[in-house]
Amino acid sequence: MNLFHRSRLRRVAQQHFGWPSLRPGQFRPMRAVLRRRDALVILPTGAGKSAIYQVPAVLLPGPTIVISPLLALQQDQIAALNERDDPLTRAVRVSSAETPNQQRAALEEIRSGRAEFLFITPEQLSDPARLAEIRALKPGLVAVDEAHCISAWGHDFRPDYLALGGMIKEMGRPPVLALTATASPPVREDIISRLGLRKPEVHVSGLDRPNLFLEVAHCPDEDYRWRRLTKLIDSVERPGIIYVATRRAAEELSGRLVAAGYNAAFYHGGMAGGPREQRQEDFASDKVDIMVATSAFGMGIDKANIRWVAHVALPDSPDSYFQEIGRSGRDGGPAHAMLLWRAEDEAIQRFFTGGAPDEAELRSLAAALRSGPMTKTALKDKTGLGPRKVGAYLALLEEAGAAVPGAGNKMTVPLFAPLPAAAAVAALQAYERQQVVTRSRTDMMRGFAQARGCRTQVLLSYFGERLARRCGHCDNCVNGVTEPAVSPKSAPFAVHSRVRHQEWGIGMVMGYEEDRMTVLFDDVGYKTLSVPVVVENSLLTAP
DNA sequence: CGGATCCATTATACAATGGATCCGGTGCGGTATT
Repeated sequence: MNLFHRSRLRRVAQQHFGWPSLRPGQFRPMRAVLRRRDALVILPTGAGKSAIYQVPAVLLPGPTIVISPLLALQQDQIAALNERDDPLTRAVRVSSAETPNQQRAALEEIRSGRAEFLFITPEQLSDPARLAEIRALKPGLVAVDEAHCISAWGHDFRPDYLALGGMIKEMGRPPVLALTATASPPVREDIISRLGLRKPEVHVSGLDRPNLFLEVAHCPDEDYRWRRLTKLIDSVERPGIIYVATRRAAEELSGRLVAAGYNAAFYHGGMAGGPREQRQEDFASDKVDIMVATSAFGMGIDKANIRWVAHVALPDSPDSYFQEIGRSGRDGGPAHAMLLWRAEDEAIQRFFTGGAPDEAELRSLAAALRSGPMTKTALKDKTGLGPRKVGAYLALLEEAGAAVPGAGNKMTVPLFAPLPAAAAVAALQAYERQQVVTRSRTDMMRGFAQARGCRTQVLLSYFGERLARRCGHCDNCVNGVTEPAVSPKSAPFAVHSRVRHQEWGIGMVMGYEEDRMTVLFDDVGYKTLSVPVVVENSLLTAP
């Protein structure tokens, strides 16, 4: 059976895509798709991730709906698919960039079998009429690309991401494949529960990137940071990316680099569409070899020869950090990830995690819901709240059991829901819980920066993966770290076992580095504990 | 939460200090205006 699937997949890869062979990490998730199982795939190298849905899609009946967050990214993927002029792999799109006529034509191509892939955003799907059109196409597969957006953006920035599960149900619930380059266990859980994946196969591969050298430098001041940065730039090949926290910092640093004679440019979300695309193109074609950017630069950068990624900032989480450094060395050649951080950098992350929601507004939204099923737009009009707030607040009320998505993309109040006042309080509590976990992820990022042991071990234990040996490709390994004080044998709890802490509740052991252990608690997020202290004081027990 | 910036203060004036204030990421889609 395995061989049968493998040879069919390989044949399609060759005949319809021109790929001579399958790459490591591709076959098993492809087989899951063929068997019509739900799956979550975490594959950091980017290269070949889209093949995982594209190849089996050719073999499955019905079109494939590809949910993808950025229009520019969709554009590139569609262009790549349509290069070969093959109706079995042809892709079309429905978005705000197409006229109504073009949108109708695209849907007609899918309906008549002249195209296989329909690219679309969650925002499009939030329109019930649009969703009904998609349902009528009888999709055979839904692929959710960059699935971490559900967790990273859904809760506030792009709330329609949170409703994807319900939308897929409305489409007739075909099998779902979620893809991303990085996701820690809480993010995985979020993706699975929000998409409503059913007994998904979870495939994680390639989290350890041996060709990526990890280095961290604590910088007491900006002068020192500048010196370390230029030293890095002068000692490694280009191109490279520098991540900063703010738009202003991107412009200033790129200006300073240009003044110092480097071929640098900046990129951020505040730029106008045209120049912004041009910048990305300049980088892709090696016209610019140092890009100073905010987090806007990244998804959709399909460039194999990036030799280094520097952070002149402290990322908000190891998830973001790993995603960003993972863009280097995709060609398998040596690459350098340099984190240049200051303690002060954490302030901006605390600001970004935002202020608490307004209790009175939550209450009025909960009350508005009680007058019958309503779309988000209707709720927005009724309460006078902005669309962003409505989305974020609804997610919290849902968490609090005071709202539930119903038919036709309308929100309703479940039976036995709390009254508005109680719902608002419960929603606030849900918000607090999320904040605690978010902050714990920033804590883990600082923990990574300050780690004295093998950095890959720290990163992998955050992701709940195990690396038995030291990695040998980080600064601490090269500078000779002390041998791990906790050998696998003397570890008090197995990795992935459940434990209980008197104050923090139930959690799961993620991993060990040196004499410390990382535990992910259900309620308070990540915590790092000293193993000797845990043992001595019996801080953790079996649940 | 911290930084950058502006303004007032001081009381020979200079240049330095301190307080107040504002600002800060990620993108879809649709609407209004050329």
